[in-house]
Amino acid sequence: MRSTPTLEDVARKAGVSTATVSRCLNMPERVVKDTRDRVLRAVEALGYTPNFGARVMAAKRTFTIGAIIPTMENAIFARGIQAFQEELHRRGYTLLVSSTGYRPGAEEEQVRTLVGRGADGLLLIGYDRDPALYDYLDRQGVPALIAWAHQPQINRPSIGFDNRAAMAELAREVLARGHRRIGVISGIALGNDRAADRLKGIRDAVRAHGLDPADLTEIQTPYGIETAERAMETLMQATPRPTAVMCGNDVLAAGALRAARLMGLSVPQDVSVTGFDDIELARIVTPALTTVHLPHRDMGTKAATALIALVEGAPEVPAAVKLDTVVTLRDSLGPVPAC
Amino acid sequence: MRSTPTLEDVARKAGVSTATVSRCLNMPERVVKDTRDRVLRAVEALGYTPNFGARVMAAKRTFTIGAIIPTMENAIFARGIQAFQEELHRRGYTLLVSSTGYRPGAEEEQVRTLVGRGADGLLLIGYDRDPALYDYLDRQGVPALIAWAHQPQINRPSIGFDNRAAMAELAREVLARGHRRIGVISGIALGNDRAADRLKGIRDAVRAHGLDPADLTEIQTPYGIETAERAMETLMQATPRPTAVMCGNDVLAAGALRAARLMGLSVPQDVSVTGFDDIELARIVTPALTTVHLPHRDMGTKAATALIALVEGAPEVPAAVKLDTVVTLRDSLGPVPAC
DNA sequence: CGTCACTGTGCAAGCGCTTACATTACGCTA
DNA sequence: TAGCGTAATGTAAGCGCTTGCACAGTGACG
Repeated sequence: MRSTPTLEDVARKAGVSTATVSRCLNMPERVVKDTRDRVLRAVEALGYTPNFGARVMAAKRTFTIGAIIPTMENAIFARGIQAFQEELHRRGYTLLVSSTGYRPGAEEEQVRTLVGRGADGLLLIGYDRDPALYDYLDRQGVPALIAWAHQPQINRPSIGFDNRAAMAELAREVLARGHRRIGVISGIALGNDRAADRLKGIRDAVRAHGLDPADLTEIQTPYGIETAERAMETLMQATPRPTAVMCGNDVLAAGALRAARLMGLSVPQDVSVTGFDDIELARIVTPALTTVHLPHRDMGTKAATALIALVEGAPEVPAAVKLDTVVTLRDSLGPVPAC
Repeated sequence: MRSTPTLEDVARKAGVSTATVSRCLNMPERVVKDTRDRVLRAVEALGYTPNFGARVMAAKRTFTIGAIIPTMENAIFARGIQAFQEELHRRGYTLLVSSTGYRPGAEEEQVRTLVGRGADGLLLIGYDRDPALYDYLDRQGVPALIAWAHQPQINRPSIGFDNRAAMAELAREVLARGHRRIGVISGIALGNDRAADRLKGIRDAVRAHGLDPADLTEIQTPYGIETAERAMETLMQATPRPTAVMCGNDVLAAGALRAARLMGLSVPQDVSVTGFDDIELARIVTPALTTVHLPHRDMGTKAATALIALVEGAPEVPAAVKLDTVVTLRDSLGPVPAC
């Protein structure tokens, strides 16, 4: 198999130096039309494609963006990442993804891998991580954008939602319907600021309502339908039973709904259930989920734009961008049962 | 900003040559333990990460695998791709993903991009594509593995399911329950062999049952809950109405279920609905979906192993691997209504 | 002891590209 | 027409790593 033609082959064929060929490709305006045409014809004839590795090494740019997400399995990140990738692609960048499976420590390793691969910038989920990691990125000069969370105090470019405030708003809806015994099924909050903030949001609202957050029955569990079912069973065995169960995301809520059904409880007559994220699932389950709508695609697109700006040395760092969320009332939340 | 340490820095610190450091990292057994320890300590101390571009250029290998999938949005590919990525990671490879959004032509462009980036191998979904693309890959010497489909005749390494046979099996279950007026909501079959094969599977079973496939009412629509709802509405307006609706995948089935509910039809009493894929959704919806279970994770993992073998020049090409599917009966399929 | 076969390391030549700097060509002005 | 400034192109030095080959140590053998 004849090996791929190189810059030099093109140069020889066009009767110019490699430098000229390179310039033709990267800064066409610096080369006179006549020469340029000749070079381009040679490129065409040889079917030349620049060697990525060599270019990276010489130019110190890869046009590659890395994203490290907890998981691709459930739909929580899928939509946003898809939009992110589409926008990157449109701008000539490629996406490298990797997922941690919520394994502690995995993120750091993957950051190193991606940086080693020359990622020009990184998309990270949430703000809660070892400061040493931020230092490392700073030292390496690799810009990182925090997504899916909003925390101005961390003082890093970010784009996301105020999980705490959004969840508090949802909790107010629950309280407004008379619910006082509220169960909570949350993701593992340790090392997951989204989960932690949502939990705080619920407590905020409860406290503001003059109640004691300590009375909430909280269960933390890994994200998953099954785990949520187990948690729901536990919650429903208490006496008196909670009249509403707020879940950390829609996947957990779907599990809760399923467990309720299997236990012969009807939602929302016997117990109300709420979610968070408003993924497709939320409208499909029966009853449809009351949840918090997050503009996933919008965030993905904006994240891409912001990160590229960062990578290309935007003069001012885009500060923490907060995207609006919308409490979306559907059938799974009802008034507190009469009895 | 101190720049990243290089192989040379490590070598100096450990008091050896760069060659030795390189060997320590790539062929540890060729270096004596004492030296190796010293080198590894230096690597650790400096926080050294190999430079990707340089390595690529010198070794002609990128340890990168590209995957081009139709979409990341719905869960159809998510699970499999996640497993694929995990296994790649375990083996020291990184995944580059891009999605076509089912746009025709997008795949070819992305193949070129990924090859230009030096992907060592490619994961492609389905077998139905322009032969010129295969030629291009052959010429470039980039191995590609076809996943999610099984078609021995194409004579390319592949791993996947026999969509046609699996769907036929499911159709037999439907027929066995007395259904004769069957509606079909399929994905767009043009350029999507999975959709096309599933459609064929239904026709096969119908024909084998002594009926005329032409009597099937088929609607093709892009994948999506909403689109499926529209399709379901159309199907249900016919008189007489189909007593069963077979859908090309679970997402479409979820939409069909939802439309049925909104139209006041109960499933499976008034109409039965089936899906395909057995994604999480299938167990969450009400009623739970009768569908075809696909071993997504297993396929993802095996695909990674096979593709790496291909990339690393496995002596014999792994032929078309067929994974078993299981018709999974749940509540959405019932006997044909009495009337 | 001199040889020899190994084994473990070092040396140094690239890999294909970009880019700072040097050189040449060209069109003006004086 | 000499002299100059600018635009176009060439020269060559790396970028950080891998790897073929050379070379030094080591122990076994005759």
